[in-house]
Amino acid sequence: MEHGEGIERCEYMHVHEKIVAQVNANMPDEEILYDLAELFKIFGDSTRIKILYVLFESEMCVCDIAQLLGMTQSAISHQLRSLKQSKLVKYRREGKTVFYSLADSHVRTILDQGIEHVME
Amino acid sequence: MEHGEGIERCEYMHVHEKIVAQVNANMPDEEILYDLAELFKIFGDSTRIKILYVLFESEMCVCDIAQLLGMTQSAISHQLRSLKQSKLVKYRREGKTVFYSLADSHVRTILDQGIEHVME
DNA sequence: ATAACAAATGAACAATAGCTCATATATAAT
DNA sequence: ATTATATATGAGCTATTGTTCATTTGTTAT
Repeated sequence: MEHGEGIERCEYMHVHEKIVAQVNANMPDEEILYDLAELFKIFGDSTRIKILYVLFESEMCVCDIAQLLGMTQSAISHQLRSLKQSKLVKYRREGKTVFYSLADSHVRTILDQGIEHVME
Repeated sequence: MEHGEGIERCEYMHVHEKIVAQVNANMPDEEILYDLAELFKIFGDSTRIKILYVLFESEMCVCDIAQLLGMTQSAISHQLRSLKQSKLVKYRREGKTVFYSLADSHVRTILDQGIEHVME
């Protein structure tokens, strides 16, 4: 599927074709863009953001997270599943209990930048 | 609405109460969390991410963006509206044409961190 | 004023997401 | 084996979201 085919057009492109070439050169592959959007979707829910903030302080089991956030075990478990799939959290089992923790330092940077933006 | 009330509980909290205090101290306000989630929702769509990548190269009018991405003017305009509301892009009018550009340097940092994460 | 073009907008529709409820799985203790 | 506890999961419901289509608004030229 080529760009700009079968689509209504303006009279002419305002932007210089050199810019067009740069855009095409620097645009990440479709697959990366898809993964990137999927990643940010994970950050796009305040329950999951809360879970991440909780885990900034300490690794924690599902039930403790649920109590801290005042939500059901099921809801938290479902969200941890998403976070796990995105490799934002990791877990270890200890008997009946599963402890979750942050998998990655990007989480902090991404949330911090987000906070900076919304605080402006 | 207080945390942990009316919600099923585990037998006991595994985590130390000192940690609980830290969580409560460092958790951003509900309003900030809401705004933060709204912001990341904007990044959670590949069309909008593409628009941002386009604008990394140059300011550009709606129609040029639409052609570059092979999408309709309407779809792009709707997405630019979201981006505008989140203060991620700004615009200037020049005759019939409206030129959009990035509003903020956080956009780059956030996307770069996201790319780093998904590339790992 | 009228025609033409660029952009914005509202309604409608399909697809997706988050929560609840019920249930299943995993582990430990009796 | 049975019971109890912690976690995971699937189905169902409601709410939200991205696109298309039709239309409107804003600006310029005739």
